[in-house]
Amino acid sequence: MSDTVVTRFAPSPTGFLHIGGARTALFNWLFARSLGGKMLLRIEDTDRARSTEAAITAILDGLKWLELDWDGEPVFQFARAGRHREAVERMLAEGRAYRCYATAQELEEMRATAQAEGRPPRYDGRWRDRPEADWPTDRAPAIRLKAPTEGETVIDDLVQGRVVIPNKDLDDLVLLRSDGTPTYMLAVVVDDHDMGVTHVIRGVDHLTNAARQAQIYDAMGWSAPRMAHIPLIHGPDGAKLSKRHGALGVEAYREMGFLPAALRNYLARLGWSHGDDEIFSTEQAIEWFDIADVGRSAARFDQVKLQNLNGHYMRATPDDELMATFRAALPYLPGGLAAIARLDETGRWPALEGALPGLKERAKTLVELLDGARFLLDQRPLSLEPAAEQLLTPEARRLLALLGERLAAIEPWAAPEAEAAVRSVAEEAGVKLGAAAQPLRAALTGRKTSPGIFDVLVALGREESLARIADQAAQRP
RNA sequence: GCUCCCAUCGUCUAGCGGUCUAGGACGUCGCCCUCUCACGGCGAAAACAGGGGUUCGAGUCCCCUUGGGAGCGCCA
Repeated sequence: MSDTVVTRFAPSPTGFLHIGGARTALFNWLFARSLGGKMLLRIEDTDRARSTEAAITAILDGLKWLELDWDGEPVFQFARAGRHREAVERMLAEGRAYRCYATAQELEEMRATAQAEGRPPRYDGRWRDRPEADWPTDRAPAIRLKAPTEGETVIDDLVQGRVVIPNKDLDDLVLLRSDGTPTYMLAVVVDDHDMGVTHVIRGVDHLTNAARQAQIYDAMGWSAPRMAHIPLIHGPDGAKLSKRHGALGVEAYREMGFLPAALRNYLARLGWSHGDDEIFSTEQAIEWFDIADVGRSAARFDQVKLQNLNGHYMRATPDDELMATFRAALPYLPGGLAAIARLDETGRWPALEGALPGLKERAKTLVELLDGARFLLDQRPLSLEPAAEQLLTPEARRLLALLGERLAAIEPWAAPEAEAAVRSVAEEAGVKLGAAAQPLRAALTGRKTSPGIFDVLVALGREESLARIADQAAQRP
C-alpha cells in the first residue's frame, strides 16, 4: 500500500485568514502529518472580482506565522481554468451536462415563485432536454450538470457519519458560467482529483456541497476523496463567527501578543480532544490526532481561555527563546516600535533581558509583557500612576530617603544585598517589609504592581535606581 | 419555507450501556503562599435541554418536542 494521504487547505483570497480557516488548516495539517502524508495549499481565486493579492499575502503570512507548512507550491485555481473547461467538454459530450440559456432574471423569478409556493428555491431544469434548434444565438449559455433527479446522494463522512441528501433537493448546478469561467463547484472537483487529494477536511458549511461535488465526480467517472466536515467555530455570544462578530484574522492574534504554539494548542482543542489533555506540544498533537476524535458540535471561541493557555506557554518558554520571540514580535505589538527605539537609545536591552523572568511570570500575552516592561522604557522623572502616588505618603518618602542611603552602600548591586538592605531599614523603622517595598516600587516603577522589587532594582541598575528613589525622596514635606 | 447537522457545568470538553453519588480545563468564589501583581498549592459552587421508549440497567441506543447551527447563487 503506497497510497499516502494527501490533504489540502483551500482558502479563497477574499479576505484574511480568520480563526475558523486557521483551524481548518490546522486539522488538515495535523491529519496529514500524523499519517505521514502531505498537505497541499490551493488558492481558490476563481472569483476574479473578489480575489485580491493582499488577501493571498495575508493568508500565506498567517499560515507561516502559525508555522503550518504546506507541501509544494501553492496551486492557483484560476490558472487551471483551461483544464476545468476540458472536463466540462467531456461531460457535455457524454450527455452529463447541458447548455442553459436561462437569464438572470428568469432565475430570479424561479426563485421567487418557488419561495412563494413554499418550495425550496431551485433551478427547474427548463433547458435540460431542449434540442439544439431551440438554442438562442443572442447570448452565451452557462453549462449545467445534468444531475440525477431521483434517488439520493450519500456522503460517508469521517466526522459527520453517513449523511443522506435526496437528489430532488439538489438542482442542476452551474459548471461553467456564461462567460466561460469555471465555478467553484467544478474547480474543486477537478483540482482535488488532479492534485491527488485523498482527504478533504473542511467546515460543515460545505456539507451539502459535498453532495453536489459527489455528483460531479460521478459524472466524470472519478472516485471521490474521503470527506471530513468539521464543525464551525462560533463567537462568544454563540452566534456565527463572522467578521462583525469578532472573527479576526490570525495577524490580529499576533498583534495581541499570542504565541503561535499557544494558538495552535487552543485551536486544536476546539472540536478535537485527546481525553483530558489540555496542554500539549505540537509533536504530541501530531502523534495523537485522529479524525475520529473530532466532535460534531460547534464550539465557541473563548479568548480568556486562549490567554490562560498563552500564559502557560510564555512561562514554559526558556528565557532566551522568549526574549528572541518577543523581539521578533515587537514590531507587531501596539507601541512596539516606540519601545524598540527607546531600548536602543537607552541601551536597556540587557536590562529587559534581566527582567524577563520576572516579567513573563506576570503576563498572559506579549502585549502584557511589554506593558510590564514599561518601567524600563520610561524616563525620569517618572510620572506616577494615581495608585502609586497614594503609596507615597510623607512617611513613605522619609523611608525612601533612608532606603536610598542604605542602597547606595550595597556591594555588589544584586538582589540578595538589596533585599538585606531593605529588610534592615524596615526593621529599624519598625515597619513590615511591605511598607518599605511598596513605596520603593512606586518610586522605581511609577506603579503599584511590578515584578519582585529586588529584581526591579537589579534590572534598573544602581545609578538609575538611586536617581528614581531620590526623585521621590527629595520631595520631603 | 425546504434539506441536513448538533445538544454534558457560564465556556472548551471526558464519557464510546453497568466502574457516573458525571471527570478535567478556563472562568468564578474562598483559603494558603507573599514586598505588590502574578505564579503555585488547597478547596467550593457549577452540567447530562424536556418527554417518551428499548434494556435487568441509559449521559451513553431509538423516537418526538424544544433550542441552536449550516446549506439552499452564473460566491467560495
